[in-house]
Amino acid sequence: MEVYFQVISDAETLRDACGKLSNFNILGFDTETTELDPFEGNIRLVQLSNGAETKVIDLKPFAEKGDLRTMSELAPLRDLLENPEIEKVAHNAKFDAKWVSHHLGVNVGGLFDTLLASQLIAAGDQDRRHNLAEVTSFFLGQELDKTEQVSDWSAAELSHSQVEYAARDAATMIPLREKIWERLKQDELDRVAILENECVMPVAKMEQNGFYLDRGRWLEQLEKVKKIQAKLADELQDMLSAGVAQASLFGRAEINLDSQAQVSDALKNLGVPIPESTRGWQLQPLANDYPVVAKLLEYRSVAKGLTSFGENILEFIKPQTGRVHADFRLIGAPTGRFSCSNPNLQQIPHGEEYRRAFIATEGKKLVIADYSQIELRILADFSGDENFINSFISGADFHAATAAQVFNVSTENVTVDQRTFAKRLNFGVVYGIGASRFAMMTGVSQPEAENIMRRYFATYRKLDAWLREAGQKALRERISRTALGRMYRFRFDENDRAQIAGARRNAMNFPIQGTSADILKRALRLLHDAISGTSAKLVNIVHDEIIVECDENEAEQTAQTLEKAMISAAEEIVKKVPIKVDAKIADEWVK
DNA sequence: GTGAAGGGCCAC
DNA sequence: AAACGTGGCCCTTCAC
Repeated sequence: MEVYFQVISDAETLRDACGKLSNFNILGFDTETTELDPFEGNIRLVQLSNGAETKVIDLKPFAEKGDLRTMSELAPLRDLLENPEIEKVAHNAKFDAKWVSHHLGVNVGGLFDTLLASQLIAAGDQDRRHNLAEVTSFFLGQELDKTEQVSDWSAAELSHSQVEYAARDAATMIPLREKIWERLKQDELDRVAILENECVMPVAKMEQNGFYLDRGRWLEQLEKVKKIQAKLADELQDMLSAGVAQASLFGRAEINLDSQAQVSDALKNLGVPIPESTRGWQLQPLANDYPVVAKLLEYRSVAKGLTSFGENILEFIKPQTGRVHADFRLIGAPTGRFSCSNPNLQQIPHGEEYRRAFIATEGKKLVIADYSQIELRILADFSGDENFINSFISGADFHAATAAQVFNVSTENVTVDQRTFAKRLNFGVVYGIGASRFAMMTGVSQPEAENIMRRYFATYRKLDAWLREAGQKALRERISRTALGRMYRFRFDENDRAQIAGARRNAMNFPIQGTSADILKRALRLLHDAISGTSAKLVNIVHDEIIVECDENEAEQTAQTLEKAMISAAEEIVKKVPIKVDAKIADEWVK
């Protein structure tokens, strides 16, 4: 593919070029950078293309003259990028948005991301890859050479090949966008595409903001856990080696406590009837009868805390900011949930000993808000089950309220066991729980579990009907959708009962989990707009929770703004069930 | 040495 | 007969 491009390295040419480009309402947009992390490297090129003509702006000569963030020579470029009326089409737009925000001080307006669009269209097909080369090949049938992607973008003089590559990537965005929009509309994914694209900038900013992690507090906590782990390891070692023959001859036979194989063998030697797997939920029922099993589970939990959430996380603290800047993937799961890595701030243990190390900095406060039972409210709304809806309206204690209905007693007379059953079912029902798993969790017999589940679904008949229909529909139509039209395509072998059962469970879960993700993303956008111009900054999101850091004196206002954004977002979708958001102001990330 | 797979466990 | 959905990270094991 021939690309017509112009390299720009002076202010006057830049002004002319930006003037010309501003006559177009859709531009391909790309950047080339010397590193992958804006804190570590420089932005070398910004490419903008109307498809026919591509401007490759070399920022090196500008950077040599002063600060790119304030330089007046770059004002035309900043205006163009900021203008929300001019759509900027980029692949993995969050990346470019972050770099431009960090180095040029610009919040890019009107982003459209071909990566997210490609993910939406793939509808959960795990075999599809979404890098630009694959996406271009899939939608345009063109092969894109990406060899220059990792070339040296800090060179004094860029090669013709490098610049041409840079231009081509931006130019490709225009035909790609055409094809992709065609598909989005055809698949009725336009609403969810807009939702996703509107979240790119808020998430880019959140990654830039980072979350302050107090090194000292974290280490302090680790020391405590290390002592506990050492003690547990010692005790467990003793208990396990009791079943090993060599123990008496050579002292204690040390086994690797982190090796499933060795631990399994040792348990067998002790006569523990271990299940196929030694996973926690399978071992749990044995914990009462076998103290060694209880000890193992305790050890594993502590060990997990030390390894996954040990010193490693401190490596992620950026020296420039003292904060952790994790990577969020906007469509981390087919359901639309975010995923997070380096580090995964969505799986920090709930125990406050870990979370209290995440704090607001001097003079700031954290505002922490989460949806109360959002997935169950969505399920209640979808199913229209009056009884289920009523338990949200009436009960302060939702699980007690459902227990009262299911067991036909007054709320005051609900027993601890009844409430536990109701709670487990309330959580499990969203995942398509079965009687055996329910029995395992609660410790009742299988027939008893079946009996309780029958009572539950007899109480909530419409809920039962909705779940059944969701499963049937998925088998019939092979697709499922969320409230905003996010789609999942089912792939299963019709002759494989296990696959059919799996698809059915997926079909129950996808619309609920996915709609919850839709709502959170909508809230993120509303919040982003509402806090612009204030001290409030998004620092973390965990599926149904949003954490914002702001000046102390703006905390009350921010809490209200956050709560309002979250409630409004949910109320756009959930009409029959009240929405509850718990918001609090704190110094530490604790509930 | 390195990378993938399997098993396990953390979050929601 | 199978048995609860979505992720990421850590460890061990095993193949190259």
